[in-house]
Amino acid sequence: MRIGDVAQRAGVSTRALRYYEEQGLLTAERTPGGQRTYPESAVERVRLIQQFFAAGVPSRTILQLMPCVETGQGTPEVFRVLAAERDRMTAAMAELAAARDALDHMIDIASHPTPEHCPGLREPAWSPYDPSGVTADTGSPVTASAGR
Amino acid sequence: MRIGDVAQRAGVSTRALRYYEEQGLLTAERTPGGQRTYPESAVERVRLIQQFFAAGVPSRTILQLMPCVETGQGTPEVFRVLAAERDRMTAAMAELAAARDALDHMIDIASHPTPEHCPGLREPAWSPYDPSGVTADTGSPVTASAGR
DNA sequence: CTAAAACCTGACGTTGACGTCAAGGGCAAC
DNA sequence: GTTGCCCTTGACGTCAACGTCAGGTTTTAG
Repeated sequence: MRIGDVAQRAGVSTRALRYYEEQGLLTAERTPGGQRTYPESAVERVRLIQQFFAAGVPSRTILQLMPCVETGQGTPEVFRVLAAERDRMTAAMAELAAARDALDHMIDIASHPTPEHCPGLREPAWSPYDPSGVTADTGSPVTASAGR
Repeated sequence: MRIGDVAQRAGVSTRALRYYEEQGLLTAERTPGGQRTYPESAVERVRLIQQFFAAGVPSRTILQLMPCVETGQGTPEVFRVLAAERDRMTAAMAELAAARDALDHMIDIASHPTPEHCPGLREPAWSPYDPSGVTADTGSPVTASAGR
């Protein structure tokens, strides 16, 4: 397979594939003319790389994990990285969940024309400094008293 | 509160706070001398911004949501953005979960000294092209028979 | 054999959320 | 007043994963 085929099948650009090679994530044979030749498995490998990128794993870390992918063996170092990344992903999922909850909260609040309908939801009390202008505080005394 | 206090309490740098202001995410009063003054609520607001950043929401999008935070009202546009971001976060969580599963899979494989113990796990078959050299293929006919 | 398509290397550009440095100005304590 | 810390604006640097362009070579289709 040539680079364009792999790119198309894996859904990435050829530039990306050359970048992966530059980073040591992907190797390729060369034709006598100097063009890259990939085995079928490269597509799957690229998909795996993409999956890690999508999960926020930087290329250097992926590189550390590659020996494990290739040999099926894990040094203690590799296990350490694996566990660390696993933890990082779990934490990232938690942060995403929290942010999503915040969004849900906002949706909830914004859905009610009369906020008094559910005052408890306004706990965090985002007090608007100046709802009208931007810098000039012309003193509309709204001031979310945040009572409770 | 001055900028240093807010920074410390919210756990960010003063540079970050000035950046937020530059992006329209945070406003501040000014002392006669030109120094920024924040209300208490700024700390909470910064934490919210940080939470969104951690969830991958870019500043422009956060800016679109700010009217909702300030007024508790939502225009149709704001609802559209809210829903889109919610979907994006859900998708991101799914990708994270998938990547984490891939890691677990690798941990699983690498934990077994003898891969024959569970051959089915090696389905994807990452064949090493040339385990010895890097670029110079001096024709060692090793050719990864993937045996073992 | 030739023309088009695909590929090559090299190098600079992009984006976002800041870090960092420089050269000054404000503010409270002493 | 003056010392010293905190603040100001402005501007350039960073890092990652590519995008994009230029100029040339290889492969393929007819």
